[in-house]
Amino acid sequence: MSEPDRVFKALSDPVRIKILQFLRKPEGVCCAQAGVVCACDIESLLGLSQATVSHHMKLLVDAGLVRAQKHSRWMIYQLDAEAFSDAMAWLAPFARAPKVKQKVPA
Amino acid sequence: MSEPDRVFKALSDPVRIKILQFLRKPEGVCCAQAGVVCACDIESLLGLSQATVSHHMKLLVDAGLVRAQKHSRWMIYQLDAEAFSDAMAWLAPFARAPKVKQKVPA
DNA sequence: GATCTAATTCGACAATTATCTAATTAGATA
DNA sequence: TATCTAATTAGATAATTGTCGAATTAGATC
Repeated sequence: MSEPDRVFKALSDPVRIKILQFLRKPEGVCCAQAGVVCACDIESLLGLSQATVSHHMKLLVDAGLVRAQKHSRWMIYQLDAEAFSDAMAWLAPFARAPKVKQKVPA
Repeated sequence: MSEPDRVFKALSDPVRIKILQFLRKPEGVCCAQAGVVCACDIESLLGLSQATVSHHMKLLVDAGLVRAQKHSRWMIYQLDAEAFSDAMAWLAPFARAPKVKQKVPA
């Protein structure tokens, strides 16, 4: 992950968090199957305009968190697990930071 | 992690990424020792104003990524490893997303 | 108490971002 | 070809965010 802030920025919006959770577990939509979802599903899920969904999806794709594939009229989206692994790997050293209990000397 | 986007928002700025990396490995500063750093160290590291550093530190502390402790005139900052672990745990299910190779049927 | 220093708060401003509507592009089908 | 649909692009606007200088607060020392 060359620019961690870009990936985390993509994760920093509640709408995009909802989109990712939906991509992971799409439920009760027309064409969703096996983690495969089109933009129109997300529109109806979130009640946002086409343009807004397109904007968020572009951010997620640019950050590498989602892969997009045009299929006929539809854009098919799926999670890219590797990008999430990379983000975890970036965080790992911080999760191992030693607990400094000592008060600082005067 | 109740609101993932808040933690990721704190991670979504290059200045704050630098601050976190510095907190993890403070180098060549006056009072830095054993992962213990004051705001003035960060000011001189990044060449930002007191007010701007204070703003960023508040965000990091509010997100739980950094703990702050006032000691005499100085504010002492250290990483909170647990918050990073929590973020990793949140990402983990996405990192296990199955690779869907199949093309979508027409 | 006066003064010095570290940090926060306040108020302003520029840049970025999320959202919308309208227009456009791309693909499928009548 | 005309038309319908899914998605993107363009342009506008409101909200958020990053930054600064100035003023304020809190703690230490003269």
